[in-house]
Amino acid sequence: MRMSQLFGQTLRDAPSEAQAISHRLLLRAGFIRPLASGIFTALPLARRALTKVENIVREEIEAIGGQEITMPVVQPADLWKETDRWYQIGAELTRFKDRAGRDMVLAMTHEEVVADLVRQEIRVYRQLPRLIYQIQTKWRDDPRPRAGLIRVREFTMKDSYSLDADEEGLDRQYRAHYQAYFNIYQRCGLDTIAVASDAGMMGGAQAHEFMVLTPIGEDTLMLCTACDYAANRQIAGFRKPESLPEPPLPLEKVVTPGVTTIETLASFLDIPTAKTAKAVFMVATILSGVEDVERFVFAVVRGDMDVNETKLLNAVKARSLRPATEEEIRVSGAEPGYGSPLGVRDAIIVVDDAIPSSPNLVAGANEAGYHLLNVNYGRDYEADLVCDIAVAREGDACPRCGALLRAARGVEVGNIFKLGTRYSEALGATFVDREGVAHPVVMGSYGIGIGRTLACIAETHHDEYGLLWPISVAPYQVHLTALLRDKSGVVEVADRLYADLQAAGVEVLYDDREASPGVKFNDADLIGLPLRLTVGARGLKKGGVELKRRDRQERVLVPVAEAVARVRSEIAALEAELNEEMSK
RNA sequence: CGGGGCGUAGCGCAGUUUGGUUAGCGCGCACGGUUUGGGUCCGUGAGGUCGGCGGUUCAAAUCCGCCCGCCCCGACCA
Repeated sequence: MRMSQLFGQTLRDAPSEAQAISHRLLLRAGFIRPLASGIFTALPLARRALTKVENIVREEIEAIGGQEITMPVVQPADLWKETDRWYQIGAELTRFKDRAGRDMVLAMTHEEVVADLVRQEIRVYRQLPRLIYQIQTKWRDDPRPRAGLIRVREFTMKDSYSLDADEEGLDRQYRAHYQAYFNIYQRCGLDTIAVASDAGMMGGAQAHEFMVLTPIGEDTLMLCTACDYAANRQIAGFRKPESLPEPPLPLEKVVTPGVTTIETLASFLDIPTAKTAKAVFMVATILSGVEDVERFVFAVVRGDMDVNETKLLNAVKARSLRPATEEEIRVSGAEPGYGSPLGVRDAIIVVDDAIPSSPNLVAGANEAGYHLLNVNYGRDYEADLVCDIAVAREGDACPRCGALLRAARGVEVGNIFKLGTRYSEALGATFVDREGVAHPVVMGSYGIGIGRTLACIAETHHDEYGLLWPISVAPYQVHLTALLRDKSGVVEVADRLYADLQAAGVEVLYDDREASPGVKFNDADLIGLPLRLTVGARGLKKGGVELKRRDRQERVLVPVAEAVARVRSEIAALEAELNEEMSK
C-alpha cells in the first residue's frame, strides 16, 4: 500500500478525550476513529491487524475441531424468554420491536441461538461431540465504555460453543480451549494468565478468564506468590486466620455511645477487629418465576474482613444486590451502625464460614448506643446460609498453599465457561444415547474479544515514539520509506523495491509521499511496523538501503540487490522470536 | 445511575471570571518558494458563528434555564 493512497491519516496530537495509551496511539497512528461512546470504526491499518488476529484465532480453534458458522445479531426475544435471560439481564441487552410488533434483541452473546440450532440439528449421540464458532459482532449497551477499544459497546468476538454428550466430553473441550487460548495470545505476542472466575450472567459451573496484566485493567486478580493459584478477586478464596478456641461466655450488653464502625468499636473496647462481627445490609433482587422479588439480606463477616458482593450475590442466587436504606434496615429489626443478626426478621441471614469458629464476638445490639459481648454462632443465632462471603485481599493466605497472595490488575481478553445443561435444558436441546434415552446436550462457551486483544497488544507494545507491533499481527511487515524523492535514483530504487517486495510476498507499506524525512520517520515509528527499509540518496551513495527493526536502535546498510532477501530473513527471524517466546 | 470535567476550524488550545470592534494562536490543509536522513523555513490563502434550543440584554462564545454529546472516577460489566 502506498501511503499517498492510504485512507486515514496520522495525527500529530491525540484528541483530548483519549487517555489510555492504546487509545491515544491507535487514534494518532490512524488505526481507529470514534463514532459514538464505545463505538469505533476500524480504518484500514486496524482492519488488517484485526484480520490477522482473527486468522490466528481461526487456525487455533479449527485445530481443536472448530467449525466456523455465522449466527444472526438480530434475534427474536422468544428465545431469550425461554432461557429467562430476557428477564434476568438489564438494560445492557438492547430490546426493540420489529415492524410486526414482535420483541427482538440485539445479541450480546449467542448461547440461545446455539441451543436452538442444537435442538434442530443434533439428535443422536453419534453427532457429538461438536465444536462450532463464529467471529462476529456483539452489542452490549455497557453503562460505561472506556479506554478506547478496551471496553466498548459494539465489538467483535470469537465465540465458540462446545457440544458434548457428557461432562467428560465437556472437560476435554474445555481443556482444549484452555490450551488453544494460550497459543492464540502467544502468537499475538500477548502475555496472558488464566484465572478462575465467576460465571456471571452466563451461569454454569467452572470458568476461567484470560487476563493481560496491566494497570489499566478493571479486574483485580489475586495471585499466589508461591504456587500457581490465580483467581479473579470476585471469587478468590483465602485461608482465613483462625480464632483461638475459647469457651462461650455469657451474652452481655454494653454501652457504646457513638461507636458505629468496626474500627471505633475495636479501639473503644480495646480488642482486635477479629473479635468483632461486622454486619452488612443489602437488598437482593431475586428472580422468582418471571417476577423480581426484593429480599433483605443480612450478611455477617468477622470484623477483620470485608464482604465480597459477588460471593454474596451467588450465595443468595440473586440477580443483583444493592445496599439497603436505613429505613429498610430498621424495618428488618436491625439498627444502622449497631446491627447484629440477633432478632432480625424477614431477612436472608448469610454468615461467613469463619464466623462459626470465632467465639465470643462483639456484635451490635440492634439498639443505638449498645453492643453485645460474647455473641456465639449457633447458641445466639443461626443463619440461612453459612459460606465464604469474604473478599480476599493482598497479603491474605493462598487457599491452596498458604503463601501470601498478591493483587494485580488485568484486562480480560478471553474467557471459557462450562455451561453444562443450563441452555440445552431450557430450550430442549437433547440427544438420545445408545439406549435411546434423551439427555440434554452438555455445552461450553468460549469467548475472545478481538478488538480488545488488539488494544491490549497496543497497550503493552509501544514506546515513547509509537506502536511496536508483533510481526504476527502487524498491518504490514515492512515500512518502506523513500527519502529525497526528487533526487536521482531514490524514487526508482524505492519503486522497484516496493514491487520486488510485494512479488516476494512481503506486506509493504510504502511511504511515497512528498514529505520531509522527519515526518516520514515519525510516522513510521508511530504506526510501528516491525521493519523499516529506508531508501535515501545518502544510503544509495554508500551502496545500499537502510534496514532497521522497530524494536532496536541498530541500522544496517544492505545492498539494494540483497534488500528483499534481507527483509525476508528478518521477518523469519522475528517470527522465530515469537515462536521462541511460545515454547518458553 | 451518582460524583467530577469538558464541548470554540480536521487536531491541540486561548478567549468566558468582569457581556461590547471583523473570535484568536499553534499544528494540519491549499498554493508559491526554500530545505532535505528525525515533525525545515518564509510568504499567501481557505477554513469556525463558539454543542443545540430557549431566555435576559441595545448587545451573548461570555449571564440564566433546559437539552444533547464526550471523557474521567464510582456503581455496573463475558
